[in-house]
Amino acid sequence: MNYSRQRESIKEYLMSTQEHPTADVIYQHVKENYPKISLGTVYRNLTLLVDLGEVRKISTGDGTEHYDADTSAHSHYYCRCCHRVMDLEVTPSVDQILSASSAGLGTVEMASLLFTGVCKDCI
Amino acid sequence: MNYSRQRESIKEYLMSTQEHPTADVIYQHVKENYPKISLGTVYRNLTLLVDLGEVRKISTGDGTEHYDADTSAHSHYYCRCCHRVMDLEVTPSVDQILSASSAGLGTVEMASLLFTGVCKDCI
DNA sequence: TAGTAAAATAGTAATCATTACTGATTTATC
DNA sequence: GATAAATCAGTAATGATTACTATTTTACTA
Repeated sequence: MNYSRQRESIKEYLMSTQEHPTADVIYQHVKENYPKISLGTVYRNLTLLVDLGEVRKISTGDGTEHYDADTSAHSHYYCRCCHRVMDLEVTPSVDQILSASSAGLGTVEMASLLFTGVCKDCI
Repeated sequence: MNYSRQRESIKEYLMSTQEHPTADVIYQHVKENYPKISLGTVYRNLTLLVDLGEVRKISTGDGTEHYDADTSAHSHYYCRCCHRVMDLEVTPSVDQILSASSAGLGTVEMASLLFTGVCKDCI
């Protein structure tokens, strides 16, 4: 895999923000430094970064995926009102992961915990 | 809200299956009893049932949503290979939910735990 | 049991996120 | 600097989901 300025910029932006932006939001931001970048490039590199394990994809069911460069074990809180995703320090417990692993369904590569509700700004 | 045969049939099919079908799979099955049903009707009723809390929507990030009429507390295992969703008895712990509630982000209406990997049929 | 208004439907068109394609540009190597 | 592979920008295509509209069904009442 070759180096690419665009990919670097996408990752930098993701690491700099506490939000959990969608591909389009990432595109808007990276465009400030690379005005000619195309949305397809953003998608392609996000997929790459997710496959490399450097970025996490968060599926909330709101119609678009969210991305997070913080790959440490943590959970997310999703507001069904403003569609924002926030970090939570809660993590899937070792017991839960072990239990999922020993259920015999297959390998467990990722455990993801998502809480949904209405955030305090939206109440 | 009025009764509708189509909505009833969608719910019946969902309750009868152990799979976690997508809207299109539901459509294909319900069509056996209601050949004239339209995909839009399936989507509209799924949204309704989810809002009523009678059906759960499962977002795996595979490009389409999955649905589950079992609304009891349980988790899911997702095979990134065959894209099937399977049930797991593991549940978010009381501690995790309490911890999420007390984090002060907002209300917690739903806690969802998803394990991803490669199922034994795909290994 | 027919008459009526609200709710739901089938069918189709539109939207929007994401992916695929292509010819031009950039990166790594020699 | 020359070359091949990787990546890109731009655009077209795909596919899931939603919106729209004229028709049918449901619930209610005379």
